[in-house]
Amino acid sequence: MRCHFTPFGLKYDQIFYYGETRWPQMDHCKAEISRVLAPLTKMEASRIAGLLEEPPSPELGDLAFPCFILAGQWKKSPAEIAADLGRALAGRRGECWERAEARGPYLNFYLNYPLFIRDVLKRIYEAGPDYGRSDRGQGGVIVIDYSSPNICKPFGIGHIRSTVIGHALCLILEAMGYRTIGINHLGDWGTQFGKMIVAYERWGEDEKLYQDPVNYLYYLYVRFHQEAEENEALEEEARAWFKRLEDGEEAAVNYWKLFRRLSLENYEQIYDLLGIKFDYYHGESHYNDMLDDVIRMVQEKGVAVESEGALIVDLEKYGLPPAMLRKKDGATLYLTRDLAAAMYRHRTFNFVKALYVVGAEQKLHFQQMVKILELLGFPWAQDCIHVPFGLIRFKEGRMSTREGKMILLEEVLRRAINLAREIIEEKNPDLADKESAAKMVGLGAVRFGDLSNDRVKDIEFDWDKVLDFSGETAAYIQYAHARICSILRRGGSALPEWSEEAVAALGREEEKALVKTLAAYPGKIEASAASYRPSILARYLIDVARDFNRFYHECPVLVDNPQLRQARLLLILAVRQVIKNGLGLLGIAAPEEM
RNA sequence: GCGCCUGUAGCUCAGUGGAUAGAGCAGCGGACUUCUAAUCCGCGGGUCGGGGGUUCGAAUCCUCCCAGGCGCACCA
Repeated sequence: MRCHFTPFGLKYDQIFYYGETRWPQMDHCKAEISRVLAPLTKMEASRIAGLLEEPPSPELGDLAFPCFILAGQWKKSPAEIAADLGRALAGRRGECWERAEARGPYLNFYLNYPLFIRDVLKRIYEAGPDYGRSDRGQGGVIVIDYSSPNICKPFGIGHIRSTVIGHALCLILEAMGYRTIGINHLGDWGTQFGKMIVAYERWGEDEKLYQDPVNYLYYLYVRFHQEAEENEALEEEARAWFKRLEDGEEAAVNYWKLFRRLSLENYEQIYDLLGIKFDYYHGESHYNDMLDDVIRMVQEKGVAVESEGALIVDLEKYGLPPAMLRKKDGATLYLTRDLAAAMYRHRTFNFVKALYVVGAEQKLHFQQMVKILELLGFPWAQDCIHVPFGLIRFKEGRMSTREGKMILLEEVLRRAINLAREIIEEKNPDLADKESAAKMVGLGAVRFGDLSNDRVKDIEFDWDKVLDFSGETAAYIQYAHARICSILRRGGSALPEWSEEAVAALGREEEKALVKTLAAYPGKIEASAASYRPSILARYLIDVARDFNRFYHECPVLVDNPQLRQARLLLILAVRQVIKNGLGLLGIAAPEEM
């Protein structure tokens, strides 16, 4: 069971690459400036390139060399050194930069914007949908275990995190040139089935089950826990039923199949709505016939020992609590199935990484899993990576499926779409396909709300926030996209042709800032992929939309001057491309009208 | 008790060693005969949980506290 409820884990320690941010045009400038500074500072050009940074505001230039590190050996203040270097470069310019100027302890370089704008826009124009994609992954396989809801429980808001984060990571890593395999590790095995069977045997009615399967199963699940409070025998009975299920007893298996099928049908409706397709629905039960091998292996390798009738792995040496692989009644555990799953995945897909997009409360579980794989001698153990996220909670406290304190994802999605529809009805009553736009905006809002914050943090569930379409939201980004589409529609029948002469007309502050932001896109994808944090990309898209909105208010596109008009059309075409590509990687649609 | 995560503006959060710590929301004030006002502009608002340390430089790294959250053998 991946996502019953809850939070926490690691932050930056699971990065598998985090090299220099690729920012082609900017990197080119850094290289050139480093070559200029190398003889003046007597430092290696590559070292200088690593020190160059972006100033906090545009008046301070575009790249800065901090002079602090030279202060010691030159026996001068950083400000004096900056001034010296500034004098040495007075009147000089390079291909990428047009001037250098000392400002306090920094030497600031100002970009040659005509060239920079031309290069960035041309690159986006030529790459189109591929802008930002790379082949860095070289087709390596990354298995992503995500969503993984629990059969017999409704798809709650708590499951949305794994679902949308996992899906976005699939898309982002694919853009980085990896081949991703999305696996839905359904919670379709375990003692909860014993509980469900007990509940159904005692209180279940077929009619009600078929009428509204998931909610009825949920009702039984909650009722079981209520009654179990008074009657401890129920838990024991449930364990016994689960054992019968593991032993393959027909009555138990038939219940299991029924519950599983009914739940899955419900989940698939939600996945369809969200546009998510898994490569495999390999739930926990998929590994049932591999468990004996796992048990045999840990015993043969002397990794596990018998203790009080159970089979455990002592991990004390590694600062971890013991891990149990088989209970005294002979039944296996979650961890046993995860070990089998990891081995199966490596055997089958030969992955370079296996990601587990699972709540942070399961950190210990994955630490134990990786350590046991290591003890078993699998060199790829360290490639199994838990990508944790915080829990969604109410103001009053945590959600609890078994106490019935939860919110249905379906309801959240429905309300978001309904509200989007109302707003469209009010703001754009003539829109042709309101339903489609409402879906894009409503679903985008829910997704973005989850993706835009750092995943390790808890999220407080608040209807007002979920149903907010202003400020830093998906709608803000989508609206910028729709506006651009609108201008392009009015600007002529065909899309603007590339023209270096026309683009030379760009140079206003709003235009420069916008182009600089667009240039950062490939680096943001890399950073998102490297730290498995879609929030980096999500936040970046807010920046793009904001820069576009500022431009939009200051710079009319459809002006009379044909060259400026074409230049701005090319600029917004590039903005549209970046927004569309970026939202696409978050699984969010970019409406042409809204 | 032990371990892990979090703590930044009234609220929700950006900010993974560099220049005056930034957004959104909420509040107040402006901008639609002009490419969609789901937008933009302005104003106010901070002991970056606290103390020590490392560093030319710390919200960021180390350490000790405090607060909240989550875990820690027969659940998943």
